[in-house]
Amino acid sequence: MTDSHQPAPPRPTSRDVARAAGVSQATVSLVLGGKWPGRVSEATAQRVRECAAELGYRPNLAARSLRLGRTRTALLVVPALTNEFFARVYTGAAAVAAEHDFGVVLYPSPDGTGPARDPFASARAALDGVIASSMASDALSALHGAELPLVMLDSDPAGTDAAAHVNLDIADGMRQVTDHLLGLGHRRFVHLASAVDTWTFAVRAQALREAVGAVPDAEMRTVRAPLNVRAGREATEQALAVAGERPTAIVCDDDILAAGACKAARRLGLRVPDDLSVTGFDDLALATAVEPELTTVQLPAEQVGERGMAALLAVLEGRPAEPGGLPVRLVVRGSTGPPAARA
Amino acid sequence: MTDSHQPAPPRPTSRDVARAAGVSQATVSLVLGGKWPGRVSEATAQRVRECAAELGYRPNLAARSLRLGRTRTALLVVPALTNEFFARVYTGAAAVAAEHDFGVVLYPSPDGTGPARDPFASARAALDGVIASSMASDALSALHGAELPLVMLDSDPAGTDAAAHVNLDIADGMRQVTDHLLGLGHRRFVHLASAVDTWTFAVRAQALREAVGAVPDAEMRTVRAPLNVRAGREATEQALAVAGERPTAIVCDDDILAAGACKAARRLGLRVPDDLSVTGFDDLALATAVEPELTTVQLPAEQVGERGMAALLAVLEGRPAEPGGLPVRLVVRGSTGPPAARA
DNA sequence: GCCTCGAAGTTATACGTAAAACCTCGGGTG
DNA sequence: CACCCGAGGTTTTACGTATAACTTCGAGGC
Repeated sequence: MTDSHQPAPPRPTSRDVARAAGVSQATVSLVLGGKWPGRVSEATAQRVRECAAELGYRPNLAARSLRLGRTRTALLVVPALTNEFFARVYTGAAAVAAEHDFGVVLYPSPDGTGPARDPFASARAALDGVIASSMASDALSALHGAELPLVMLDSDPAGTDAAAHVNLDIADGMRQVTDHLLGLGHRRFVHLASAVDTWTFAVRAQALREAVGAVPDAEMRTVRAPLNVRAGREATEQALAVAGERPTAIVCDDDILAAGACKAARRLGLRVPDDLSVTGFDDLALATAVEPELTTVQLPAEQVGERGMAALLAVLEGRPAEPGGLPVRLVVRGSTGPPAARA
Repeated sequence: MTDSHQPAPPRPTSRDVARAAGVSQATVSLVLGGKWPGRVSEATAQRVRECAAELGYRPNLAARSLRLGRTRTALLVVPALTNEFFARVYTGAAAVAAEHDFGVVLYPSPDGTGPARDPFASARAALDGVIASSMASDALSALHGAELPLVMLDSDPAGTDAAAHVNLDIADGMRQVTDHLLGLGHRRFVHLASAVDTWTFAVRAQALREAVGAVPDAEMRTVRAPLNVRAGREATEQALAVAGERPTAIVCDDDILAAGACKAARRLGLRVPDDLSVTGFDDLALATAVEPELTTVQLPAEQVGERGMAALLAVLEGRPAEPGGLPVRLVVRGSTGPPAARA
């Protein structure tokens, strides 16, 4: 409450700049717009730029949007920002957006919290395009009908009618995991899969099935769990309680599930990796926080966001989006090792 | 590439609604604005509302902002979204904002990544207010000079000239931790502190110092580390390598550091909590992913965002912001226990 | 010497909304 | 009867920008 209400020095407009430079408002707009190099003499342009800088002129975005009908704003639809992967996707997208004077506004689809508001009720009018994760399926239905350019992240390229797709080489990642474990000598696997049924997890499952199926004496069981530590632990405890030869490796759809699997192992008196190897997926911060550290697949999350935003910009300008999947990389750490000698 | 460029059915404007309802554009604005209850007959208002709904009319936000000079958009300045705490703060802020038809745009201050762009270069013109974490100190300097209402999160109430403050009862949390450990019988402590020097960490240090200082035979050493697992581990290894009686408890400024401390203990052959008790702060997802699970202080992160946004809305409307700190709660888990019997 | 032409501007307009200021008309009032 | 008044609108304007359409002027061509 120092001097709460100054007369509030009104932000300078292009007209103020024009007055200061002794030209018309249109000239200011021409100069600062940077187009039509031949329309204004370099001397005048220089003067206008100086005055603009001196006054601290910033174009009014609302007016610009109104005039142009475009807002230079994209919507990023993700399941939840508390998921580190999507926080990183946002970071990447925002970085590329900033380079092109674009803004990114988020719609984390409500996971129970908050009222079931239409995310586009207010936003739809102010967006140039949408980047959406396939994992935010509930929000995707709301997208239907919006006539906006759409870039899909990690979704079935054949499934949706998006203007562009940005995908990770998930299948390759899962193959790397399998090769690693098979190379170590593992033959009896459990696939600890995500309970949610999106493309990215379907790809994991299929790649794993194929890789294991190609080895004659290898076998695999699948259990499903929601994406949290406790569920991963409980599912693993169940899986290990099944009669028959104990599996020697658990392949998890996600680091969070892997952390749960490790906890289950410890509870059952099994050592990781001596008695049980565990692999994760994503390489979250979690992966190096637990003991032992997780062997996992590193995903270039920021790049997903960057490519997504770049693709949207391309679509908006009528250019083709850069094709091709993003490479992923197996990181071998302490949670995997050769299986114990057969009992 | 199905039918990429339809004539793009132009979004209906208030004038379209007016035409459909047989009234003037001004009437539509009056009705939909909801003010001046006496200016339009209920019958007419009803008709206008019906036509608007039928046409799917959404006011053009750019035009509204231009007219009103306000954008109904707030900037949230946080260090990094990949920090779960701030992701949750955002979630809370966005939820409250949505209830009031406000938007939240993020400025995660650059931690090395991305160009050193002025975050307000484009945004400043389009913001009604700012909510800033004290941990985003680099971005705060950029705020200086912006004549915007400012709400500070977890910052020294006396230090900044913000319009409102939203603070957690950090000191109380640290006292709960100390009481817990002292009650278990611990007397020799290490404070594993954050290397960054912000208010929230200063409060932790002081509360801890006071609580330990009040017990005659208690002693404490302090070591500092950046907020990541490896640094926490290394700092702990160093602290435990010091000659003299080994400390029996490590109080960490953050769960991430606590995870590092646990790893250090394991490397040195110490069991947690038998040989060494470890406490965290924040109650991140991490806390229940590691083994043993961390005794830590649960912070209502979403509420920080909610209160922050509510405070900003209050300031914008000239109302006083709700005062008072947000309570925090000690959660006792497996990483703390009584110290081993004296050797 | 007249016409054209390009360079370097200017003037004018539209974007969609909110709201101030203005109309219109029927009924009560002095 | 002249007057005002309020209910229920309408007309008009301003917000700040981008750009289409127009002006002006000196140089050059024939």
